[in-house]
Amino acid sequence: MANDNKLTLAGLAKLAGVSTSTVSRALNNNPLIKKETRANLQALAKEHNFSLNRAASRLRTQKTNVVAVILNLIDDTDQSISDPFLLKVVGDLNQALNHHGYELLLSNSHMANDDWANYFISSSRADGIIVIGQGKSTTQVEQVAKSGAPLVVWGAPTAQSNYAIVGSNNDLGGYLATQHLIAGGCKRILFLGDPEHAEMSERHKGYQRALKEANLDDKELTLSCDITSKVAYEKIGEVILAKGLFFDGIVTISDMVALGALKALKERYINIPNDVGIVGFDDIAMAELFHPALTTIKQNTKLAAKIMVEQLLKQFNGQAAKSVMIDIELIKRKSTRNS
Amino acid sequence: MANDNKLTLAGLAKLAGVSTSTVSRALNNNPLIKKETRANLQALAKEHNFSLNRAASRLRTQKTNVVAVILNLIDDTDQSISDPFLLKVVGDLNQALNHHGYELLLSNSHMANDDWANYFISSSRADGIIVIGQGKSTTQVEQVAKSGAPLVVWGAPTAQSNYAIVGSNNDLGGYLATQHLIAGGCKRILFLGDPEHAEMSERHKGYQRALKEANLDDKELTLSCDITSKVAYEKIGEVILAKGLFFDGIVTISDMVALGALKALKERYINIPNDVGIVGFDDIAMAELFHPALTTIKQNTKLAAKIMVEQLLKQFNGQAAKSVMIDIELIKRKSTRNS
DNA sequence: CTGTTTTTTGCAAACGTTTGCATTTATCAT
DNA sequence: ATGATAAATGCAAACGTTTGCAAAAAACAG
Repeated sequence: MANDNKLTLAGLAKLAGVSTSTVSRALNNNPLIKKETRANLQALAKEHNFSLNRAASRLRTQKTNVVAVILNLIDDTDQSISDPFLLKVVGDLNQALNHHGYELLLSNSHMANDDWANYFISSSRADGIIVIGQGKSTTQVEQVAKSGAPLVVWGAPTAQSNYAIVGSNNDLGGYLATQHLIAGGCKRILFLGDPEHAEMSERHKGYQRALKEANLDDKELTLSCDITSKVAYEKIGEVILAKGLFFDGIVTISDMVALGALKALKERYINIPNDVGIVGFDDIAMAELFHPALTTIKQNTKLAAKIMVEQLLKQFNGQAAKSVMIDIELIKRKSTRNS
Repeated sequence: MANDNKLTLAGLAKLAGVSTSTVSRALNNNPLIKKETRANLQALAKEHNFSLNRAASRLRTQKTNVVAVILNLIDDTDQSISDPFLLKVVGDLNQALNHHGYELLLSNSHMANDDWANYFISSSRADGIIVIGQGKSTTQVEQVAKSGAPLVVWGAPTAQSNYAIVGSNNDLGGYLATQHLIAGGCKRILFLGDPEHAEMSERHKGYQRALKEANLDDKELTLSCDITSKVAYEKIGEVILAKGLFFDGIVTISDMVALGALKALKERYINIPNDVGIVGFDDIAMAELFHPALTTIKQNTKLAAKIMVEQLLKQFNGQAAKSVMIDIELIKRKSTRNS
């Protein structure tokens, strides 16, 4: 009763008058223990606010039940971490992980600047790694993969790689976005984003394909731009200043970029969608609250998270994981003319 | 050489021809070990890609160097987790924690639905807890505090509590926002948000105070509304439909809510800021990209994160932590008339 | 050199679980 | 009843660190 030092398995066992093995098994719901005994011990544990020491069990079982999620930011401007899409992905991952009894250790790419596999896996901090974003250089990720650490990355699933990549059908996304603008009558469509980046490059291919099909490929207009609203805003401003309004549609690589572009256009009293149509990417929650409501390519993050976790769990079980591509969907709203 | 099972401290010690104690101390940079020996052993460890097993050291030292960050969502609509402000706070916390050698274990309030202190602290999953948001009921948080677990919460620092709360000067925020609208000529100012909620309630007080000072307190207009853009959009729509445009200014409790309101107004061709001025709260990155750029009350999340971590560390050292209030700042942009 | 102090290292006992194996207890067929 | 099988429990050895204390080695004073 007056025992104020932390209760342990052994202590609880003594209280119950059984061995530690029995308590351990009972709390882990091991059917080796009689159902009744199990129930009793679990009740006793609850009554005494006992909870297993995870450090000890992790040491013993060599399993942490933790997954490290690394935000592999392209650059660490404050902007880029503020994209709501990221939070959505992290939130969905957290839920999917919890559902399987795992917890989420959050990191960014600057942590553990040397070797992720060693830092997280060998050190027994986590059982596996999920990397969000391929970044521009893939060396760090490849190093992890080579080390054999369980790994899944969110990115362009079409990319050649020795690790599992889960991501949207970016090519189709770029294609549908462009096609939709063309159907609405756009003739000179700008691609706003950075085609150097794996995911964006796929979208750019889709964009090109749609142009070609409409015999507009001589009108290809690509404006390279970072992944933030602010840069998009500035770029559009600059380009209009330099060349006037020489386009009537924009395909962007994220809703945030679209927001920046939108602002630049509205400031010049350019009518959307009539003068310029614009399509976003992601379908973040606020996309429909932009003014005008943003037509966009929806990425199914919930499904993506589920699949990423499944692919990771596979690796825990010694099975091979594979890249998987997730369907996207064109959400038509008010920033484009409907065909 | 052909030793392919995981390298351990003992293994490394054998390789180096010293005892495990020496290696352990060397890797932890313990000055008890000769400088030269330390350097040698560290080099050897790096060479063999050795990293300490954290499960073991956590067990031994009874310290995890992990902090659990709990997103205490008011309700778990997909919306409310998508507020970029949240991600900003989490990101800043992560950085502040890393800076002190801690890692961030992310959770939401639905995880560990019973007893946070037990789940995270007694189980040795984390050394401390940071809760983001007080929610509407504070019982869960109070339970943690009562258990004596190291705890800091982000919320309204003025609230009476037995735990440390870090948060903005919400009262002043509400006051400045309202005063600014008044200075710009607004006479009938709406408060848009949920005054039931601790932080918002402070802001509401500031709003009332400013009205009173301008002898406008007979014109108090409070519109209760959830913390999401969508709900704000709908509420403003409803209220205008019902009563017409009976206000000329809005003080909102977040930029996201302001975004929703903005859209509802713009759809009715109400000019901002001339017909209605609007002030947000938070200053999320995209606030200046709204159209018109949003006047708002900036919360200094970076500083807040730093302070929260400091207050938590204090508790690790057995010192008492205290609530601290953080300065806010009015950022004037285009959604209000300047005085 | 010898005795004393200081610096550097090693021994061995924890930390709190889990689990293979042995053992006890209960169940059952004969 | 008795032996044989099945069900339930206990013993004790890990898991890989850290650290108080003892011991060895080095430095130093006389």
